[in-house]
Amino acid sequence: MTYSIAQAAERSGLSIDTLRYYERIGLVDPPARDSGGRRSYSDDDLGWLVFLTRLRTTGMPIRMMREYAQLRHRSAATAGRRKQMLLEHRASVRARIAELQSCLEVLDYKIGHYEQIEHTFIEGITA
Amino acid sequence: MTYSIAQAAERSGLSIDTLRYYERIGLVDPPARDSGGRRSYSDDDLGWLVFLTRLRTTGMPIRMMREYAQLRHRSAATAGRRKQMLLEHRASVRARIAELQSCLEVLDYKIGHYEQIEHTFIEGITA
DNA sequence: GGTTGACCTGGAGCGCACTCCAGCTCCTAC
DNA sequence: GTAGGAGCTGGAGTGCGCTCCAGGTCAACC
Repeated sequence: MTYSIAQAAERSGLSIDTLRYYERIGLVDPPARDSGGRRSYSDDDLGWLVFLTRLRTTGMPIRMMREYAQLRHRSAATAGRRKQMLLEHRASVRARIAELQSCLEVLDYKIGHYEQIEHTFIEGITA
Repeated sequence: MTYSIAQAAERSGLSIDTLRYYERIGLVDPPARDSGGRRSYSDDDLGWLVFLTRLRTTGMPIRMMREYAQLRHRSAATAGRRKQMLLEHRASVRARIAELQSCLEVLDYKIGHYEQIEHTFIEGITA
């Protein structure tokens, strides 16, 4: 299967502009072109795009994604390095989740506070 | 207790520049000034700053924090609105955590893939 | 009374990750 | 054969959240 840039955008969840931007900055390899010079994405291309969106969603900076992308080119020899990057990134995602969870507690506390205010208010009316 | 801007920065985890920036854009009320015209933060000011850092850490955009900050000025009457904002924000933080967790699974899968490569490589040597 | 260091102001600059634009080409359908 | 729509390129613009800077004030210490 091949995909036009519009189809690749739809399936990856990135915009057309973002796809071209990622190509410009070396995050994705230039895809094949059709007879009219238009980009033609393969399933492999799409898989990579989808994986990139996962990395992006988890807050990996573009320069790190690019580093990872470039290691991919020197295939097997860099597998250790790439694995290491993913391990470190996974640790940072876990830390981020923990951080969010601790902030959630503060939100719970604050919301509880507002509920108490409401409660007091209702008591004041019904008393 | 009162705090110089440097002390407030240290205790809130924000930079001095960020404190002044937050004041400029209306995220924090202008604190009291000492005889020399320097900012003098109260414990209340500090509590608000710390809460702001929680909102920021959880990704609340500044314009929303500002809205919340401004509702605070019209005290009790806006408690419902503020609670609503926190409820919505809590939902978005929970969604974000879920999103990160689902990306973690992808990372686990990829890392597992690299481990399999290593394993195969070692088998190839020892066989 | 001179130096130092913290703090002040208004405004400019920055890094990130896009996003948009003008002006062009190419294919398709009428 | 022409109108419309998708896609192309290089480059400029945007929004966010700071961060930095120049030039000045003020209090304290030697």
